[in-house]
Amino acid sequence: MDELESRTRRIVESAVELAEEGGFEAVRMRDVAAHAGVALGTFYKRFKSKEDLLVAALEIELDKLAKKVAQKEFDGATRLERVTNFFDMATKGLTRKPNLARAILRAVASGDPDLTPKIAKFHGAMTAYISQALRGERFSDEPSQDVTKLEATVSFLMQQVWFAALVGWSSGLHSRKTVVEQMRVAAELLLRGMAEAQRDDG
Amino acid sequence: MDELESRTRRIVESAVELAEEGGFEAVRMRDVAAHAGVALGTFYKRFKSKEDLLVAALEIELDKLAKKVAQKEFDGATRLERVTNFFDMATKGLTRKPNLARAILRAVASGDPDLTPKIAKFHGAMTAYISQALRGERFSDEPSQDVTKLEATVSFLMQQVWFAALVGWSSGLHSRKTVVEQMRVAAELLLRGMAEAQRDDG
DNA sequence: CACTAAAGTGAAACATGTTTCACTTTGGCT
DNA sequence: AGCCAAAGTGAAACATGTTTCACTTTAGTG
Repeated sequence: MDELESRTRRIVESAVELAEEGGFEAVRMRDVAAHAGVALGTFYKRFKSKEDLLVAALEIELDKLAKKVAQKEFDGATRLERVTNFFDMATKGLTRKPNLARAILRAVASGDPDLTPKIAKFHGAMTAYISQALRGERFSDEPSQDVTKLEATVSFLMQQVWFAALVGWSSGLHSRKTVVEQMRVAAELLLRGMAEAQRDDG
Repeated sequence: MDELESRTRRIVESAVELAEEGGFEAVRMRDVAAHAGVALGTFYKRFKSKEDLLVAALEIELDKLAKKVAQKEFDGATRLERVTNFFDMATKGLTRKPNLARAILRAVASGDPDLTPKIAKFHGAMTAYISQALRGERFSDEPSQDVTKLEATVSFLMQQVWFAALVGWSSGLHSRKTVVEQMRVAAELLLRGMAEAQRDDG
């Protein structure tokens, strides 16, 4: 996450506030610009679109998760416990600001190719965190050096399930609690499968 | 899937054509209405929004998948093979019209609560298909009666992974081939985990 | 056939994301 | 201080999703 120049940060923070109050539609570009004290043209020199802005907000939220996670003791005796705890924390953190979370999810799922690099970065960071939770390492921005292919695969799949579960939550298909529960079940099955695969192949 | 009244069907078909040509943005409501030969007001009496329209298009695409799937011999000796084949077919079917698929995915992920019922229906149908592939049953719109909780869970999780993979494909994060490959790996791990869970619990 | 309610129409109006452009301000350099 | 390029500004214009509404057509009924 780059050091954000003050004007840019103000814009993103304005978007976060407006999104938290009224969701995606409440993030009106004119309002964001006014709230941040910049002209509309200035906004569009820094961000390609509304979605771009909200993905920038995601980077900020990820930073917050990173800080929270870095402080916390990373507890759990088993891989399953650690991973489940991690998703519990991440899910609660995100859904604490539900309207913001929904707005960001919508932006992420918009499929705009311009956003792909930022989204890939986010995926990478999340996958790294999951791997660290798996292994019980202290969280860090530095990815572990010796993550096995299997661990990486499982982490990636868990992240996919998490994303889909959040989108479902976002549409009102299920509750926050259900998201956490889904992650626990997914982790159980994937970790069992992983253990078996290790036994066979390695 | 209800029998669609002719005007409504024409509207959805127009949307499908426009979406396939130029993606989400090319589905302009004025154009859709003109193409379908109805007034804009008529359109808005039948659909709540652009997203609503595209989710209706999803229902049509699902019907097509259903027909394709019902014809085909459902081959594969193992659960893994059958499930992998199913996702291969479903993914190819969807991504054959990439712009349409992207447009639909965007609508589905919009998080609009008005769409939740239709989306839930789609999820239900997909999960049922996956269960049938798992068990090697001939595909049918009627859900199997005796799907175990574990089978239902695994089917649901695979569907989540599929959705997330498609969104990633939609953003250009990975190719169609990668989506299919991801499904194979996810199925391998989940089915192994499932087999273990069965051994333990039942 | 005459009537009525429901459906459709057409056009305008509105809301908001995005672009454009001529002008102004700012920050660093000599 | 004076200058220049980059950044910012403000306002208008544009594109397109959505709403509204007065009028017309259509289909079913007595």
